[in-house]
Amino acid sequence: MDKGQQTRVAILEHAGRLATELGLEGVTIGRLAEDLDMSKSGLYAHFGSKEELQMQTIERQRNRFIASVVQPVLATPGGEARVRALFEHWMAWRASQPGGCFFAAASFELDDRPGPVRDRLAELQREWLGSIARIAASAVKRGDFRIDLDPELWAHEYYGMMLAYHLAEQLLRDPGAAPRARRAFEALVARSRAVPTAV
Amino acid sequence: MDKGQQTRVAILEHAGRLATELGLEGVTIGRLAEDLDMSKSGLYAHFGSKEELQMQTIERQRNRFIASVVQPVLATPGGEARVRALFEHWMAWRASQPGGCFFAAASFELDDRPGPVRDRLAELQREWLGSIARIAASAVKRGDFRIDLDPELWAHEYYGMMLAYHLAEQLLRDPGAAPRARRAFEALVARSRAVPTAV
DNA sequence: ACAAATAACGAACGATCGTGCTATTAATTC
DNA sequence: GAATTAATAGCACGATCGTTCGTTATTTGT
Repeated sequence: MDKGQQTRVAILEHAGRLATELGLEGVTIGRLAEDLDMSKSGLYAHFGSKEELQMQTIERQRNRFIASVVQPVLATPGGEARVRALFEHWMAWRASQPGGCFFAAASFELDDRPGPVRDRLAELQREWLGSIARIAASAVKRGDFRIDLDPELWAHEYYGMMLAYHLAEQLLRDPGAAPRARRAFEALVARSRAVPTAV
Repeated sequence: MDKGQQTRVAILEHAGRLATELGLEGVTIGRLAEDLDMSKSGLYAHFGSKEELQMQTIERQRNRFIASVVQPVLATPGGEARVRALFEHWMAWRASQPGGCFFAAASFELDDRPGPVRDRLAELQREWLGSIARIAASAVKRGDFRIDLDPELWAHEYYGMMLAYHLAEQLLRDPGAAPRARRAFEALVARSRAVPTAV
């Protein structure tokens, strides 16, 4: 990796971290340059526009997300085990950044500001919700979850639970947030299980 | 109401509306003044600081919320009926602003920015979660909901469902969002119900 | 080691940010 | 209707925003 790439990555990494706290719009060229001991213009030259910086910040976070959540989860055998892996890896993911999950924060921030950044975020969220649904479906197929379970509805419920947890942790700083999220998850899994068939 | 109060209210009303789309930080004095055909300084004099403007914007939205959600819901007889009123009035509330629920948007935006604004938002969210839990508890007391139902956990699940709906509607613009939210709500109510006791 | 390529800098731009002042105009009170 | 108070406008401030440009360092490939 040449010099250019490696500073670019350092910038994007820091931008991602800042964005979870200040919002994607709150990450300013001047602030980034100061934090990284660079000149504004030197930093700016890597992207050519703030929008491009935001786009690349998103792509960088996507890569991190794939590496630390998607891949490990898909490496877990399908069924309830994979559903559990989904929960555990996502919890670790959100703890890896000071402001929690990058995508949760950015999605709520930009949900009403038209443009390519919003479009990309929407695309990724759609993908992610689809992945969750497929993971639930794999548990149905395996016989772990009820045959009549609706994977899309399940994804909606699961995702909502995680968003409520985000708020309880980041805004309310509720020490009971994590345990409650675990209980909510366990309750969701429990009611999703197939009733054991008589032998 | 004298002239001062009535322009102040007009400012706060518009600030609230804008905040659901641009974020609370995105509502700028200049933008507000231009939209309302006022001078920046004239508008500014009503508040004395941007933080005070944000605080009063929050208070104004709180009043709107109490009038259009809390009061009608509490006027409904306790039990499942009140739980349903909660859902219906909240759906109407979020539809009343272009960017959806003001508090959902502001809470995610400011969850990592220390200060009195964040503190106030956290306080209101805590209150609101408490109210939801009490509404669920009223349904337990009435015998509509299971006796072993945990109202706090119920509030967490209900609130999460609403947040997932916010995202599906605002970010994804998914036409199926509202129906899915309804189905998720009905499923939540159904599994919360008391099993009918044999007579 | 040298030449070509690229990364970083410094200074400046117009715009806008929040925030002061001082005047002036409008609304309220007597 | 005059006197007083309150609301609004005008102008300017220092800071910061994203962005551009010309120049200087530094890395890279040969």
